[in-house]
Amino acid sequence: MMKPSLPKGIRDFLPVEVLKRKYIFDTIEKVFRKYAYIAIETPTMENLDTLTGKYGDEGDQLLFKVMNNGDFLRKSDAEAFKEGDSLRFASSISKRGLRYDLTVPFARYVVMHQNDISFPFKRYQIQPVWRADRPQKGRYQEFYQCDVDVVGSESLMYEAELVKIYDEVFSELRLEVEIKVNNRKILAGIAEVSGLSDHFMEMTVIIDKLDKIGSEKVVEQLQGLHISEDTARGIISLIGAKSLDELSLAFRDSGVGQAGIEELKTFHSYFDLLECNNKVVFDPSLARGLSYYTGCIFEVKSLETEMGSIGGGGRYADLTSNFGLKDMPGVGVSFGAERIYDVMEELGKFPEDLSIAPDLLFVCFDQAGHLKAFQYCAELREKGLVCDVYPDHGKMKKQMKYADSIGVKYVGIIGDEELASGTVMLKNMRSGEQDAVIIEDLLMKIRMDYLNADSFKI
RNA sequence: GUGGUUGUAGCUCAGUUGGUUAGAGCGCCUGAUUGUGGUUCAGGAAGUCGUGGGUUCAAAUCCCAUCUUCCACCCCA
Repeated sequence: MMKPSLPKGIRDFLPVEVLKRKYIFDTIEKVFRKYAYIAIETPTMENLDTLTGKYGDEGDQLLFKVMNNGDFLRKSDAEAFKEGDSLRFASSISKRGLRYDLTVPFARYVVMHQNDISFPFKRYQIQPVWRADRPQKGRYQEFYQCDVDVVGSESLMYEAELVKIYDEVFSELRLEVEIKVNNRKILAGIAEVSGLSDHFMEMTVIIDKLDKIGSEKVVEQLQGLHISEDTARGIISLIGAKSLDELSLAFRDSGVGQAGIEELKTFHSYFDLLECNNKVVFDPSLARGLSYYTGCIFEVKSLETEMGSIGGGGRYADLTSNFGLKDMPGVGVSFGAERIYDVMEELGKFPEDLSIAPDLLFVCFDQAGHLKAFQYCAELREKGLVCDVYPDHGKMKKQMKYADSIGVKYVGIIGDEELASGTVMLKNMRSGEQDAVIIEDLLMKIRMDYLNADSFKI
């Protein structure tokens, strides 16, 4: 016998966990649909060349590759094998991979189906993705992403709409968050006025760590890009700006910086018309690693717990040009469902009445009772009651113990007396009380109990 | 990918400087109770000590490798 196990970083889910996860997904999906986004799905596997080169070298390392079928060794790159070049050899025996995120497959989808969809195209997608990352807190090799994007429009109306969607979902989940907003053009402006335009990516990676490693370390690392300490400190003060006005003076010689300010002002002209429950703050230090963002960027942090970001997104000017379609701007955000789950679990924010237990379980003593229970159960199911029949008659203790362990709210006992009188001995498993109820009244009796007592909430 | 950490019964964990037959609690099964669960009592089943090597008269215990867990870094949701 083999010991059962799972590959690292991936998980099973118990019924109660599935229920909680569904609660999160359903909440998110409901809001997506309300804002007129529609669902699409893309396959688990993509061609490897669709995925490679889109996430940087690090991303390529983290792609799960699927080995070719058939006599793949014959066609493999023997030279790469001899040289011990894993990456090159792998690509010679693997032409497919598991999707790494939902955005790149979406870009591929938009290009392939451009004649079948109308723009602006508002889509959402809730599906698992896979990364061969080393697992740790809030980080798994298989996890769900919940993406909403709109492609085919440059309107900053959508930025406002997406921030509102964040606010609405997290309000619904009763999580207090801070939604950070910035614009890549602000960062480009900072790079420009600091003489770092050629090291833009490196600069953003460093300043993104500001709240993690502190300003001194950031200054130190920025100087590694061959700028003076004064310039580095200048960058710190720019990304510490609290308002757009503070930046506009600094950006008087930076066209891109000014464009960033304009975009954020336009964003606000829409966004300020909306009611929001959560804090939405301008944070010039927000960078986001993904290189395809070109305009506004967003990140959501939980205010109640120490968790990394639980959502992020932004605008990209030309996501689809990789696949041969120009001038297709888009903007989108993603919800980190796994981390949201962990945060909600930690804070005890799941609703108390999420229940996986049936309303009623029939138990009985002999075959005649069992058949009657089976019949009653079918009738009650027709009327919408979630009920079940214990599969074996006989040992009452065993049946009751099962009823208790699944948390069922009522047990219906059927024995000789009940058969003779057309009743069911209805036992309330919370209170322990029981009464003989004629079968016609059973459903009503249960419904009345439900209305009168909230004792059924777990 | 780098560094650290963890693994003993279904679960949570004890297990002394290496030394008889590896323990506990919970859970599970049986009975006290042949029409009643969640309480109590009595009894019982259950472990190749992650896996593979090595050292030793002797290894859960020491050494090496490997897998896994969790954590930090890199990066990210």
